[in-house]
Amino acid sequence: MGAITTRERIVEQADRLFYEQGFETTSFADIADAVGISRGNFYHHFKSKDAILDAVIARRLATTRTMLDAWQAAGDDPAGRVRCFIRILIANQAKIMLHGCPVGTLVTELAKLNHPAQAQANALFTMFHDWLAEQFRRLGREADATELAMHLLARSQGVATLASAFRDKAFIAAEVEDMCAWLDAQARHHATG
Amino acid sequence: MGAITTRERIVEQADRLFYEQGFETTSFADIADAVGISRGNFYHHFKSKDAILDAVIARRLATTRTMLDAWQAAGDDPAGRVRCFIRILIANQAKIMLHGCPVGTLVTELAKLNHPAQAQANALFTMFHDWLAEQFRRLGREADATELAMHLLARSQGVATLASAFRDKAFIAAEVEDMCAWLDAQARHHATG
DNA sequence: GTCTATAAGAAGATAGAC
DNA sequence: GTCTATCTTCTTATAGAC
Repeated sequence: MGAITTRERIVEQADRLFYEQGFETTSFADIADAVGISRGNFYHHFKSKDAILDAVIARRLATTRTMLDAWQAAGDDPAGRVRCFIRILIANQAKIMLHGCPVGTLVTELAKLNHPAQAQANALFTMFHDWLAEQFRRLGREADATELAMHLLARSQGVATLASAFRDKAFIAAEVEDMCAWLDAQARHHATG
Repeated sequence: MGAITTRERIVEQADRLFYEQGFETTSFADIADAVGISRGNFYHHFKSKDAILDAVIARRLATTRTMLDAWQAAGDDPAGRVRCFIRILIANQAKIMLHGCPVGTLVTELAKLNHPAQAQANALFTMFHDWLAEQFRRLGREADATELAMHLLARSQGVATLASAFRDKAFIAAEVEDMCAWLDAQARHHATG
């Protein structure tokens, strides 16, 4: 207990490399070098490259769940929680400008590969979506909570894609402001209408 | 003149396959099969895989230029032209749901590969951006034309990414409506304020 | 201009010693 | 649990005949 196993170190480094370089580009040799073990040792821990991908996605689902639960427990109102989501773009902006959104780029790559793990990766999107929809429901937007969640997810994705292409920090800041203003308008829409 | 050369057929099929499967996943064998020539014949036309990528990007830049010029010449007002852009999401929705946006997915993949052709691919984004900014300028939004262009580009990218992940036609339709409404509000913003 | 044959290297994956 | 050595397959790329 408590000691980091080799398996965990493999998943950790694979997670990072899949994000930075993409899944297909990252070879066993890359991961082995990063972890500091030999290629052969790999297959003691994972029977195939797809098995590592499964473990990476499971890890991302777990860390995402933890993050969403933390925002949920922070005691904010629903609008404040959604702002936590919007502000990931600021909190992670350095990485996003270099490698895009970890969820969006993985889902996009697996779609092109027509990879069996597509559905699993999409579950990352669904997890964010369902959490956001729940916040909008608590804001009184029961009727269109899922649409509002999709809308916000899409906007974040678009910002991440362009921020990565243009390496534009000011653009991220402006879009985050705009999304927060949109969020306030949605909350008002409930209060007044 | 007029006859389609082997070189042109290679670029055409490579363009399609890079979009459908991604650049790295597509091998010479894939392209050769699609064109109906042998692998060896390839190097008579292109000295490397990167050379094919360059030709594909050049082709996309040319077709994009042609499309934007056609919209420009169609005689619409600036807002109508921007609506042409927004509605690509509807016109190409079947392909977008399967493979995402051809520009966004290529730029994202080349960024992960840290590929030398990144700047060339980004020029596709810039071409759309500059054209959109010009339309917003004509709408009287000289002060923030580039920001509005970036905003609309980002929204389209986000819609394409999520549409591909969730294969959701109704979502595309709703977001296109929303973007058109946003566009009308921007035009009004000029007329009234 | 197109073909077959093949080189040279990297990838995922396995066998077996320690 | 970790290692070295090896296998097979796929990829880019080249050589040379037609």
